[in-house]
Amino acid sequence: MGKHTSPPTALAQAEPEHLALVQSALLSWYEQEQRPLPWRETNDPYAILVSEVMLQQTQVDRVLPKYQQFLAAFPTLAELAKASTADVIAVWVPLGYNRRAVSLQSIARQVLADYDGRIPDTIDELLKLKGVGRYTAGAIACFAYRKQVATVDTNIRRVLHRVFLGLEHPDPKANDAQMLALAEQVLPVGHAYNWNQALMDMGATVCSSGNPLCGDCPLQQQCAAYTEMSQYSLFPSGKVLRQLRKVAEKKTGYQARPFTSTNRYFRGRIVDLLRSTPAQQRIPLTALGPQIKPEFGEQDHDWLQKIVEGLVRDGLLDANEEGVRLP
DNA sequence: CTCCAGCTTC
DNA sequence: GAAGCGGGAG
Repeated sequence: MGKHTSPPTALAQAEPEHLALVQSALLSWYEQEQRPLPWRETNDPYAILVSEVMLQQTQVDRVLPKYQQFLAAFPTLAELAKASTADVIAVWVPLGYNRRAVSLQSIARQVLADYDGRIPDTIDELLKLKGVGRYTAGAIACFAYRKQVATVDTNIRRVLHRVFLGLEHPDPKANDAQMLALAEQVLPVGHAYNWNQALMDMGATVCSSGNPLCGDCPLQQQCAAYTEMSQYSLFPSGKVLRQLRKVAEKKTGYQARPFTSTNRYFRGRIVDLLRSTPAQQRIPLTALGPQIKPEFGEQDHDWLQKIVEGLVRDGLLDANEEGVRLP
C-alpha cells in the first residue's frame, strides 16, 4: 500500500523557466567541476553502500582513505558478513560513530539472509535495513541502481533552500518533508544521478554552510539567497551569512559543551582501547576505568557501568562477569 | 572554539 | 521534536 506522505503544507511551485535554468546551469557546472571520487567510478552496489554509510556525518576527505582500506579488508558483501564484528569495528577507526560499523555488517548479514545477497533497489526495501534512513536509501537507489529518486542530505538541503527558498537563517522555510517534496519537484528527469551528485558537490565546495563562495557560483543569478543577501551587502558572501546566523543562534540560546566531558568521549576511549587489545581477551571493569579516566575512583563505578551498558546495547561491546571485549 | 554526505531512540 | 552518538581539521 502506498503511503500518501504529502507534506503538511505545499511550498510554492518553482517557476518552470527558472527551474530549467537552474537545472542546466548546475548540470553543466558538474560536468566541468565534479570531484573525482572513487564511489563515482563503480557500479558495485556493495561499494556504494559502504561509501554512503561512511559518509553519514563524515566529510569526504576523511572517508577517502578508509573507503579503500575497508574494501581491501572486506572486498565483498559476503566477506563482510562472515568477518568477526571486532575486526569490522577495528577497521572503522578513526571514522567515529562506531555504531555504523556494526550496522554495516548487520546490513550485509541481513541482505545475505533475506535478499539472497543482492542489496535492494527500492527505497521501501532499503529502509528496512538497520542504519539506513531516507537519505541513504535514496542515495543507494539512485547511485547504485540509477533510480530517478530524490534524496536530501545536509548539503542538498542547504543548496535547494538557498536557491529556491532563500537564506536558511534566521529560520528555515521548509521542514524535512517539505524539503524532500521540493527535491522531488526539481529533480531533472533522466539526470537524477548527476543532479544529486552535483548538488552535493555544490554544497561541499561552493555553497558551503559558513563560507559560501557566491562569486564562483553558477547559480548566482538564479539564487534566492543571493538576492536576499544583496540587500545587506553589495557582494554577498560568508561574512553576511555568518552575521545572520549569529543573530539566529543567540535567539535560540544554543550552547555547545566541551567534548572531553561527554559520555561519547569516554565511549570512544573504551572502544579504542579494546581495538588495541588482543582478540578474545577480556578487560575487567576495575581495570578498564583507570585506563580511560586517570582520576577514576570507587564513585565512578555506576557511571562506567552505564556507559558499558550503552555500548552493549549498540552492539559495540561484549560484556560478562569477567570483563568486556569487542563483540 | 567551529564545522561536518544521518540515524535511532525516547 | 529533542537528545545521543566520534573524531579530525581549521
